[in-house]
Amino acid sequence: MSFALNDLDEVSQTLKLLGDKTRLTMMKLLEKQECCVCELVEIFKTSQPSVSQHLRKLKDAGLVKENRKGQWIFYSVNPNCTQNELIQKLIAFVPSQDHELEELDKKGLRISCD
Amino acid sequence: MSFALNDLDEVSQTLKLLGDKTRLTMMKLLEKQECCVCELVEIFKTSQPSVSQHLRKLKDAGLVKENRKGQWIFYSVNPNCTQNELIQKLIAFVPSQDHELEELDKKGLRISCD
DNA sequence: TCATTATATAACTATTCACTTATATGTTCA
DNA sequence: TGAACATATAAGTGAATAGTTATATAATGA
Repeated sequence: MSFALNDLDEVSQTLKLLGDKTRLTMMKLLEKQECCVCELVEIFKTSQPSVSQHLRKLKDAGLVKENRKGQWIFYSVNPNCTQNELIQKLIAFVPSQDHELEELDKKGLRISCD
Repeated sequence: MSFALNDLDEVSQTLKLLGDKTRLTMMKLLEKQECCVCELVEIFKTSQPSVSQHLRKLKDAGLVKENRKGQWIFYSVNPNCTQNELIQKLIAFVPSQDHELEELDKKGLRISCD
């Protein structure tokens, strides 16, 4: 769930959320395409609960949406987020994470449900 | 002093710094014009050490610069900051703080050294 | 020089935060 | 139905953070 905030609170809350390297990188990745939790665990070299907890914060703030496909849950940037304009501008300053996805492909760890 | 960081670290550090409502508002104010510590204490209705500590963080990151005038030290946004482009874009999303400065004027608490 | 004013710093405290481990929930498939 | 896999949640822990109080430093002016 997300809460109604005034502009100042909303902006500072968004910056606080994205002032974490993991979440900021996640947004850059998930802007380009959806990823499931286990892919993010591999990319960030961290535990599954850690990834889930970051995703929950992003989801509670309305920044990402989830899309279950069978046993996997794919996350992606929510284009209807009220903060979308700000977020687009922020993410533009984050270095591309394409290499991370290529790495996943190479290792054969990319999950596909198509 | 400010430290050399890669792009990702630099961006996330900046967002973390400005993910605080007080510091974010300070940047909005100090972008328009310089303010001294005692003015900011009045505006933010908080203690002098609290204001000084926020300013120090902003200064350590290179986001603001100081300018002593007699017993007062005036702070303003540092236009030579390496993160300047990002910061300009962020600040544009913060509501105007002009009313705060007008309030100061009304109360006769504006410090002027001209 | 001394009192006053402005600011910085230090030490402490309460809260927040990210991460870990353990466990629960949900889905698939044999 | 039950084992295996994917994800979420709960509880605990240590580090970071913002604020407080107390004190130090610095500038002014009588």
